[in-house]
Amino acid sequence: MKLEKGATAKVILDAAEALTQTRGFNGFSYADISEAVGLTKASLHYHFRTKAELGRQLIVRYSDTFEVALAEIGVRAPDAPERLERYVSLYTGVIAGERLCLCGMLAAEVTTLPPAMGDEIRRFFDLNEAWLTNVLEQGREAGSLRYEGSALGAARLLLGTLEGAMLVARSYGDPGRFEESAHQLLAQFTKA
Amino acid sequence: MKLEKGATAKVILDAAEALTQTRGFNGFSYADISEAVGLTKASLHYHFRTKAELGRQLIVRYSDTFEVALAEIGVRAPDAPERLERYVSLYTGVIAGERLCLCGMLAAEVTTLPPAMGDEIRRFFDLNEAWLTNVLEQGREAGSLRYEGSALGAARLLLGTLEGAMLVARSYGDPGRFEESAHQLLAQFTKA
DNA sequence: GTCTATAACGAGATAGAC
DNA sequence: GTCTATCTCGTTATAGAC
Repeated sequence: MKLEKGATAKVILDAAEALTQTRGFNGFSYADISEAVGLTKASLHYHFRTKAELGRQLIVRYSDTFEVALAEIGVRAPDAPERLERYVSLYTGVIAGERLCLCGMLAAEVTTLPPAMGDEIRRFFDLNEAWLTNVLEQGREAGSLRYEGSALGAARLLLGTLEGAMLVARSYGDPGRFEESAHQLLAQFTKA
Repeated sequence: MKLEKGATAKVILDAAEALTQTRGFNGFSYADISEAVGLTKASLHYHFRTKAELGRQLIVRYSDTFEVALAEIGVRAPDAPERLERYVSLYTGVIAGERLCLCGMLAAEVTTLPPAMGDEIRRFFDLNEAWLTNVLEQGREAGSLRYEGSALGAARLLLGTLEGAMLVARSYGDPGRFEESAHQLLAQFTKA
């Protein structure tokens, strides 16, 4: 049961998403969104009663979009190595915009966020881990990927590395650092 | 030229450090420190005129302490693999306290922080990278470590992975996730 | 050094007109 | 749906007594 999102709600979410990914959820206010979209603070409250609710919907939309992108990769990329390559490129796009992964950013602030947001953050990570685990298992069976230990463990290593590499790279304003680390790790999985 | 730090200043820094590592720099106020240390907000301003200055000194002290710990590892641990193991254990202690690395947390908020804090955050990362690069070079020369590419690249991969693994692990309240990822990566460097 | 008191501002949120 | 106006509270920071 999904409510229809008005065009205005979408514009507000876009602005809030950009602000969250660059400044953090505690680093912006309704006044900042107001300035970005050209509506008064009061009008924003009509669309999102509370900031907590806005935050929760932010993550839900982000996860949904990500899920679609992952399915798309499954369709377009034939083998596991290329799927991983394209997975990394999803994050390359994020860091190129001087943003962090929405949920990576929120994970840093999680102790100060409403519990409902924490639940959605973990759902996002779960989604990523499940997809990666699946790809890693396929790759190992097909002989195109090599790694020690469980596929789940490797998936978590991959996800953690991408989140952390973005975090550090952005503090230098240098997306190249992210790509270097990401590909060095990927190389570990694909080398003969 | 180093100013002597009074005992009260140290207590304040301890409280502020804990708050920053758990809630983020934008996630606490002088009122929170006040409650933790039993001084009024006004008294805190006597020791640290502004929150920006408190934040800067927080990072400087953290880096200094870390530098001492790294030197200690150099003295106690004979070979590169054991030095890496002990390096990881520094972070294990952090995540065990349900905290993040101070500079990992601050890196997420960097766009909202005073520029002086951003400079100190990068100095911390530089310090880590330089130490790791050195250990990785030693290990490769001694034949106790194996990795592709430059030692600096491997150092950055290691640092990024640790920061990210902490970030994700803490959002599940599960330090075990951090240790799994850290050791899986270390294993890549030490395996025959 | 620590306190009380307060200034000056920004935050999230609501009431009610249009 | 969007606005103006306002409320209440929390924030950083300062003045001045003790």
